[in-house]
Amino acid sequence: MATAVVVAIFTVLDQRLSVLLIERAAEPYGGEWALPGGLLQPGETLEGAAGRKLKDETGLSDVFLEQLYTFDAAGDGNAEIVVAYFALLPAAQARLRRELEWRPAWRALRELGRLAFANERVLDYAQERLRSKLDYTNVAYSLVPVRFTLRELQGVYEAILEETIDKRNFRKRVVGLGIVRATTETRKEGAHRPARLYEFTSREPMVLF
Amino acid sequence: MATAVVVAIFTVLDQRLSVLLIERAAEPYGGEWALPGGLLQPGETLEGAAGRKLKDETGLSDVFLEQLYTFDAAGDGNAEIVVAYFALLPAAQARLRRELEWRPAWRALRELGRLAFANERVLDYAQERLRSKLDYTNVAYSLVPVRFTLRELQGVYEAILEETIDKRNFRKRVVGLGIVRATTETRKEGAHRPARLYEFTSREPMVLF
DNA sequence: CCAAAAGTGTTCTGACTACACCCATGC
DNA sequence: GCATGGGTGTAGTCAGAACACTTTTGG
Repeated sequence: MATAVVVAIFTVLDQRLSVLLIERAAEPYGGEWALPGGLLQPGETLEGAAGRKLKDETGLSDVFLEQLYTFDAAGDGNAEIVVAYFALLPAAQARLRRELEWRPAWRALRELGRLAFANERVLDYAQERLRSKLDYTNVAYSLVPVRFTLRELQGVYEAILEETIDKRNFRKRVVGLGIVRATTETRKEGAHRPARLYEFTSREPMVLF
Repeated sequence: MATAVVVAIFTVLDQRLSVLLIERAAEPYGGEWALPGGLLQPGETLEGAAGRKLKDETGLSDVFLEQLYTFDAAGDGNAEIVVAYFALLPAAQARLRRELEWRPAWRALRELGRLAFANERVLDYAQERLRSKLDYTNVAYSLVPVRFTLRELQGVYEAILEETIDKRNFRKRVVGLGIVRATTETRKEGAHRPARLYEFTSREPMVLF
């Protein structure tokens, strides 16, 4: 009996909270969609194993990664328990290593069918956690590029919370409470007025108020 | 390599947040203090194992029990990882089964020395979690009897948060926001005016606001 | 000149803080 | 009659919610 580690890797693509899934090659659940994961190797830490999986799929290693919950293994004869992590990345870094045989792909969370290993348990839990952390921490920094417009940031909040937010109140809160700060730069986009660029005052995880 | 489960069992005794510790009989760490725990048995669920440990020490099974965090095992050659749970009980149920060879005892959290297996990691994490849950959930119901005076409840909050609270504001919040409700009963205690008894409007875990 | 998104301020409400005095009881 | 703890109300502040119009730009 061994310990499995799985990682739910999220990004906001096209105004939708999306998660990285792979199409399983081997049995059990061959051909079905699942979260990337595998067995904890001897001598490896849990966070190390989760980071390794993350790097396998995306090539990235310096992103937000946090332990989520530990589940009893369901339906997998190999593992006894499953330690789930979740990771967040900005859409711009959401490139996949498509050369891999298990074909990682981004799938909008709202449009998922059934997954292998009852991985829905993990995703439900992760979405809940992400929503609440959005409210009382600055995690959102890990979902946007270093410089961004307030509208982009608001889009990320709206996609995750699945509700619309008042522009003025959003700006007031996020700037007024010191989560982000204005830069002097602007960006022109299409047929619009140039938009001011902002940055997070801190890009370390921190609890607000 | 196996999976260990440990349980941090808390109660508020004598105005101090206290945790149940055992004195280890076997090696490693023989004679040192540790959290109750053991290996996950084949076919057992994580919560099942935690509940079993809880019952072993206290005889109780119907109390608040929640998964806390999963740690890499430190210093134990047997386990690979450690899944920590925490439990809460009212002081009145804080009877120990002293007939056990490993001598469970309540120890105030503020006055602990070093523990076996680096169990401090678990306690720090648990205390943090308990404090924040006190703010935004009704967990406190699991630390007081069904009927209690507001002063008793306030004492529990103060012991855990390690700060004093204004009596009037506390009453306003806890009653006004519907966490507890007054009963018609009162209780006389010593040389004092009789105090009104209260009860929680819900004794299921719930998130406030 | 039109469409599209950026930007901006005020008012109201509800929660939280700080704070001081009277009352019932047992000794 | 006094010591102990129970019980109560008000005023101020601050954060969050609701809400509409003007500006810049490209086509």
